[in-house]
Amino acid sequence: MYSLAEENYIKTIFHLQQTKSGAVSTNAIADSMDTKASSATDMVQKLAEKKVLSYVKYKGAQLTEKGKKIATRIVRKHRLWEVFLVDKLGFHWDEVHEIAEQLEHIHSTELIKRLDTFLGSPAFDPHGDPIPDEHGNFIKTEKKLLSQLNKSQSGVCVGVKESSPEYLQYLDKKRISIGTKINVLGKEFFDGSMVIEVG
Amino acid sequence: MYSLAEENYIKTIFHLQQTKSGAVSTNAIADSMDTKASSATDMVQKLAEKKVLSYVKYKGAQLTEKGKKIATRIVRKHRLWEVFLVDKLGFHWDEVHEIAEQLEHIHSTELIKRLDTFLGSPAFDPHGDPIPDEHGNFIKTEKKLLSQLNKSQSGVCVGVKESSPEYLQYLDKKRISIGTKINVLGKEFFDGSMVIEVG
DNA sequence: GTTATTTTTTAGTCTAGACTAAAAAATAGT
DNA sequence: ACTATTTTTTAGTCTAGACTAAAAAATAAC
Repeated sequence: MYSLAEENYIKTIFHLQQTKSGAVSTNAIADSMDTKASSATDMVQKLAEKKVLSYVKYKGAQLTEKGKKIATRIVRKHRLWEVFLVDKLGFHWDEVHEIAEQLEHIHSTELIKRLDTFLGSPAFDPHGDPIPDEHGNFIKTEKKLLSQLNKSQSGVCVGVKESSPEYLQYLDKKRISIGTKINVLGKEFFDGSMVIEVG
Repeated sequence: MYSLAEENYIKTIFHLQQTKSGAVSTNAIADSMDTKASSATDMVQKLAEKKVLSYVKYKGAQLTEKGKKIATRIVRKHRLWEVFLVDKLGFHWDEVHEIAEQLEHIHSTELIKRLDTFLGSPAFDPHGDPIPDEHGNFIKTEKKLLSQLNKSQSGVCVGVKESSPEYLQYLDKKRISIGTKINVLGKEFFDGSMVIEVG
């Protein structure tokens, strides 16, 4: 069993190595966890002893298979709980992260199994991120920003890059949410502004 | 905000002063928390400084109104989550305590408000214990053991004293659960064994 | 009402996880 | 290639919460 602090480090390292390839630096870890590099170094060394990750001094850390398994289990829990909060309790998709951040640390495999069934084994969370299955496998979605599309291309909204309440309310007004299809009808070259068709 | 350890002490003291009247001793706290008296003393002194309880050396601790409020909020969360686990996820009533023990520490008033609504604002948990409302008020149920009833008296099952899986399975077989009405048809004097009518 | 026993507290240690400041390694600038 | 700068690690401290052992208070025994 891993402590709350350990789980949070594992999760953070997992997310960091999704974006950047190679080992993640203790500084990067510290930055994204709002802590100091020295604390990250301590923890990384401890997790290396537990074989959760491999660590080379001055080079950085990389999760082992064991570490990745732990991480995906946490991510799975986080995202399933987010689905619960939005689908069952009626939260808006921008309100659930902090609560899921706590719920993801509840220990009980049976609970997650049952929660998954109760929710209908969803494949994506309310932000469009894929939910790993019980073995840790999940769909790698290729996400593009709407601004990267060109005229007469189209796509389906699978998530949002920014999640301020203001922005999400703006999207609501424009009738854009997860699953909404968007066609790019036109695009201005000088500022990239677009005319799009929603739905 | 209170730490996990603090919350657990507050909850334990609350439960102890429900059963016995007067101040609760640091030893009683330590016993029911599987820790040592010296640890309990430390924490009690800390909580006294925070005005969560009053503490007189060598006499014991008593929750203040503030402390009781914190305690009932935790109890409310615990019991609501138990209802969720049984009613929505299909757990058996003997499997939910350990998980609820973790869930009761999730911080979010909005979450509890919504969970309560989602569950239909239940008044009792799966063990028949009353769920405090958002102000901390709850029905004090007068519970009697079935063995304390006499011939031709009747009652409704509101909980179980023992909750071993074997016993609960035995009750299941006899079709006895929360809400089941029981009439005492006869009682033997020499061993107290009864003939009862179920439902 | 002393003495013996139990209960409770205090004093001092330990561990996890954070921190600061200093040292060491890696990278950049010329 | 040699400084200068940045990044990372080490060494030492701090706090929360646990622990053990010893001291002090309360209770029980006679």
